[in-house]
Amino acid sequence: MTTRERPTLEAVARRAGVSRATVSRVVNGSTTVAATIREAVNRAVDELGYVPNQAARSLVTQRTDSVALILPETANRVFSDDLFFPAIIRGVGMELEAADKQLVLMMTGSEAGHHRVERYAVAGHVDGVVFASIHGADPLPGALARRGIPVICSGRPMTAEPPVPYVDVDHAGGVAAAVRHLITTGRRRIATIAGPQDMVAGIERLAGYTGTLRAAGLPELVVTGDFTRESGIAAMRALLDRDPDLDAVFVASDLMAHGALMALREAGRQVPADVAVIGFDDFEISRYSDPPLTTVRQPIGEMGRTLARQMLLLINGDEIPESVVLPTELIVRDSA
Amino acid sequence: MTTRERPTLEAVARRAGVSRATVSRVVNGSTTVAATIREAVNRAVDELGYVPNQAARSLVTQRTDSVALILPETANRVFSDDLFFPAIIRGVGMELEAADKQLVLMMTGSEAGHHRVERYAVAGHVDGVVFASIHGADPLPGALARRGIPVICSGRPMTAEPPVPYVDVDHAGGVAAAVRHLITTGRRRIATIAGPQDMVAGIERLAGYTGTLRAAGLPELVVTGDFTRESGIAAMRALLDRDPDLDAVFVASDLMAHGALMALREAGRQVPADVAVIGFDDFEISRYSDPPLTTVRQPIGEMGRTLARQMLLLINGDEIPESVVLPTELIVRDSA
DNA sequence: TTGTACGCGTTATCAT
DNA sequence: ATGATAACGCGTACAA
Repeated sequence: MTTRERPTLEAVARRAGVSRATVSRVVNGSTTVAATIREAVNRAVDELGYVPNQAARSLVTQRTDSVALILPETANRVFSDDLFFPAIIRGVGMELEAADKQLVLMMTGSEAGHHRVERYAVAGHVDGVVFASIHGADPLPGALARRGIPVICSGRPMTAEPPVPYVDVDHAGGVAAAVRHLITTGRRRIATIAGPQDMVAGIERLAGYTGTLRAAGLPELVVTGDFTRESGIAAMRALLDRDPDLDAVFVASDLMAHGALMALREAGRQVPADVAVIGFDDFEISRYSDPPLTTVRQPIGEMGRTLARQMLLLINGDEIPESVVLPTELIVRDSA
Repeated sequence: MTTRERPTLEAVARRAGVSRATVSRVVNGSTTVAATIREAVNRAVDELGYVPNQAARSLVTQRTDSVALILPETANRVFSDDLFFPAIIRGVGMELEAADKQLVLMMTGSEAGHHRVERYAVAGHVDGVVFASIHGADPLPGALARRGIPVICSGRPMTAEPPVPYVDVDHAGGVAAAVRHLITTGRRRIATIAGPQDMVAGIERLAGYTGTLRAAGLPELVVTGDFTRESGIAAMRALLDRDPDLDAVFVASDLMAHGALMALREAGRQVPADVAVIGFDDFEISRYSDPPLTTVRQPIGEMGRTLARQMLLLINGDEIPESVVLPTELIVRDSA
């Protein structure tokens, strides 16, 4: 608990027998410094254990070299067995680390947390804010952007003013490929377990399903879940209840698809003989489900890395496109 | 992307027709300000959307009002289905939020990440650092403490200089109660699946097992896991291999205990008829396992809250005890 | 009760 | 190549 004095630039300068300016140059890697002096300064830095004061530095540079990643969820949900957030975090973290930026993780399930995040960012604690997912018409991204803070979202925001740049995957394309695969393989009563309709991912995947079925002139059957395994179980039961003869189901997330698999087994249905199942995500575990899950792969890690890269560009003052859409891909295994 | 000028104290002062000092007083809630002036200032603050610059403020106050929570793990592990970290994070987060401090989450699985954390903290980005778990003789807590940065650990650190205050649970007591329960109910060949031996939690739980069995003059049988479900499965298989006649097993974590349950079923053993199983943690899911798990409850959420409270005291300059040890409790259900 | 003036530790501009 | 010196935006003695 020795609240020992932290050495300042001044102290290092005295010890090395130079001016503050020179020490600053050395610390920041300027090339216009004589080798001998540089060495003396570095020695003094080491001996004193000098580390630049971030507040003082930020005050003049207007930068903090750290980026906030906002998870608009409670810790409960972030740390559930859903692997979406971990993958995003890992992707963002890797790219940021490579750029020598610090990642500041913030969870804001509550309204109050929301406000805290806004103040935190506006106060200049971070150089930019990455949103890992958006619920409904969350005003926060727009509010921050309006303040001149670099913002980027994962998934197209539902609000539009000001437009906030985003990175997303081709939900509709992936779903269309999945549903077409079902149709091509002879399925005719194709239901869906949709995701939450307050999130763009949920909405667009449902739209992909609806659009493709309509184009094929086939009937629609929709039940909504919330991306969790439990909701998948409940939704599958509801579907079987409403149409015992359905022969396929497109499920908007792998986790829900696993739930659906469980419910189908419980109901005595064979997969894929009786009912074909296709998920969305392509989590690692989906390769080992029983049967292995046919699913639409979305590149979540790549999405995280892209988010970070776009953020770094923004911070750097570069122009970036309003959206980057990553491709999805149908992975055919045994369930459909 | 409008990098609009952020209003400063000066701007607010001009608008409100007062001095900077007065605005500062209002913003920081000083009582020695006339009501009418306070109102005028607040109006100016709102109109301009003024938010104090954190860097400038920190520079003079030497505080940032944020606390780092270090998870010395990779994102993989933090976001696995182990519910230890989520519970800690929630506990720390709640208490910090109540104190109006911001939680900064940092994962440092790698060596480089370790170094980044040190610089981050020493640079004064946060007022204090909470460690959510410690591996081996991690020098980081000590290094930070030596720098005069408030530090507190979850679990007794294995290094001792300088001593870093910690919050822990009574591992040995809980384990002893569990093992005695097994002995009392007639078990004689009591094995254990221990936790990783580079962590105090793993070491002390094993010590509790060993000590109790020795005192009772019973044989020991130890296999080590890493707290994951998979390692529990493997360890249980190994135990059955080494002693097919064992009649009880104390498992150092609930997750591993669930793995053990699976392996026992796979081997055709009845629980608890053939083999009694006791876990450690008392996660919610353990109430619903088959059979419901007898386990040692450790108050993880309370641990998180205590960590935060102690940290707040440290930041406040108060003295705190070198350790706080929370009680554990044997929860008897059906598996033993 | 309000204002003046100084200092927090850096970086950056300008001389030298 | 190096050294004064002026910001950066704020809190707070101290003075009024």
